[in-house]
Amino acid sequence: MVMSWLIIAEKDDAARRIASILFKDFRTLKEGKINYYYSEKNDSYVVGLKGHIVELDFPKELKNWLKTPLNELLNAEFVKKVKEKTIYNLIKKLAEKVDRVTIATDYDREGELIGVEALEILKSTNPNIKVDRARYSAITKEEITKAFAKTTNVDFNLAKAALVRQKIDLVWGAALTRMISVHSGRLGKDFLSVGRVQTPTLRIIVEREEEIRNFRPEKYYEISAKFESFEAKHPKKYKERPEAEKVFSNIGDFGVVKFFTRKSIEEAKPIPFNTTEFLREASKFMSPYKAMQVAEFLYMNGYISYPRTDNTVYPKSIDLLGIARSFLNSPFEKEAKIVLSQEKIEASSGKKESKDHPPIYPTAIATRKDLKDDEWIIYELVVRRFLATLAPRAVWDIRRAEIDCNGVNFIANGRKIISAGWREIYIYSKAEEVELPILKAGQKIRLIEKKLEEKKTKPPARFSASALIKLMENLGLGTKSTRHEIIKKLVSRGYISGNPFSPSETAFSVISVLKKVAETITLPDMTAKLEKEMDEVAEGKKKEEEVFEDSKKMLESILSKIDYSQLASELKDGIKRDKVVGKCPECGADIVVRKSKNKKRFLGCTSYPKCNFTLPLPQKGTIVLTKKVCQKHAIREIKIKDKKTWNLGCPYCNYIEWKKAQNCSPESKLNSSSKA
DNA sequence: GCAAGGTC
Repeated sequence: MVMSWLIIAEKDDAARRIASILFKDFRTLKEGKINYYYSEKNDSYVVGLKGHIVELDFPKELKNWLKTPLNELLNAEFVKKVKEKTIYNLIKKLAEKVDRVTIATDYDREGELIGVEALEILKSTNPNIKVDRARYSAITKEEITKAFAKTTNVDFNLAKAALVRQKIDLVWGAALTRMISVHSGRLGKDFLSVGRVQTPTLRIIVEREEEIRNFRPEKYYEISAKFESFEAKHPKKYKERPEAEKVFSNIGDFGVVKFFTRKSIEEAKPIPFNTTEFLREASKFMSPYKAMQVAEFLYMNGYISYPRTDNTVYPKSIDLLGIARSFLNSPFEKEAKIVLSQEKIEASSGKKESKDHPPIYPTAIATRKDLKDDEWIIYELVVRRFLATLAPRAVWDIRRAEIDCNGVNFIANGRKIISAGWREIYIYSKAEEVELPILKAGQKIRLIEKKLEEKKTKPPARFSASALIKLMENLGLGTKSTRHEIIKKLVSRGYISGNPFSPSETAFSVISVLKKVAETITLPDMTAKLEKEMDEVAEGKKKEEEVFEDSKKMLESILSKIDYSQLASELKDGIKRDKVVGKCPECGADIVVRKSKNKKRFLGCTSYPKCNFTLPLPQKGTIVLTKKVCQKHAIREIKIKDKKTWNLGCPYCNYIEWKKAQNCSPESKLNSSSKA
């Protein structure tokens, strides 16, 4: 008897490729906007999901944030909300037609749960359906054929490990999010969020800002010298000026070369792109969020491979040389030739090797006019990176000299590119050359100039988006698919802004409050512990229910100990500080954005009615208070975000300018402008 | 209107 068969993949792209490998005669069917694939000969369907098509939620009765006691969230029965109705209906319909289903979602923890979620839907329609699981680590003919020839069983423990993560994340996230939002009065679209990944990330940014605020620069002194055709540095730094001056005064008019070394060094080429490395480089052009959006587009249109990957080692199944050759007929002809001119072509590789997806590489040739500006930037980056991983190494001539100037030591370093190799292809990091001529030991050289400079130690740097993503990865926070979204979330909550990021006053108070009442949620350890417990659930050493109950108990105990009035006042303090635009020039109280009776906004003094100081504001667009403070008026500069963002600058300066313009007659205005 | 994780 021929059985009719349904294969469930994690996404459409995987579904289509599986269909094309297993079924020569497959054709594409449509259900709304969803593609799926059918082989008549085998009476088989392949459907791609969109990751999780259902999500956990609380029942309707608990939707109201103000009316629901937090404890009720902990003991709620979760409901499963369908996110992808079309796919849900499609697989339900197919469940009636088939008698066997093979779960072929990604071979990882979330993939197992995504498969089980689909399976539950199928079984609710067709309880007798036969089930098996195909596990593959790359969508190649060999891997897929092998996986489907020898299917295994669904690993329900592995799926439960992912499920317990969902439950814990939702309960902790929702309870603490509601707690701080309700008690700070930040409701509706302005709510303040808390989560296992976002909060530790925010804490890192806040604590870095504290370090910067507490930083006291220290003076130190550096001595350098200029010789005939190069510069050199005295290796020691001095804390006291007299000490530095004493050394400085000893420097003679001539130096004697103590030794000179020279060697050629091969500089390793860049490693294949995984998501983190890709976002790091793309951040030279756009935000990680935007870069992922563009990469997603390029992937969906066949230009690059799957952009969500941890892997930095090319699998053997990819025809690297074939791809490189294909670029001979492209805008990257020159670069491809550099790669192909080598006797032996070897690909670089990184330390992280995972079997989920290959590193990001180009899968089709595009020309400039095929793509929009942002798309081309990302495509070019991926192509150049790919070719660079196959290119020759760069070779540098490294020189070093030590020079004695009447007992004062100087070091000079020089570097020059002998052969650019991959650097000719991968143009995103500049190779800086430093001049140093060939010297001989014992050689006497004339000193042209000597310098004693006072310098100051610098505070630690704020985090850029790419530095933050890298740090999150090192701390085990988030995944390749979520890190950029978490960062965007922090921005949209008003917790962080700018580039590099600095936290708002609200962020300071949220972190301070949470450190006191629920420190667990502010630390990466929570994720580490959860990972360990998920492993135990997956291995069958612990029950999912037990892990969830333990976690709930911990949260319950946290919630029972909170002093809500203390918490509320600290949160409100922070929120208030964010609203302060500056100091009133007339009475010194705070200036804030206020609204008049006829709903017009303006800047006003908080000591009104004692003080009547006001400044006008534009009535259109969103007001963004920047961190920049006007030196003259001690008022923060303002940006207006409408369709475009424009800089208003200091509202007081702006007002004075405007008034000046009002007082000028058109004639005198003309005169003054003709002078300029 | 909550999280984080998939995917679009």
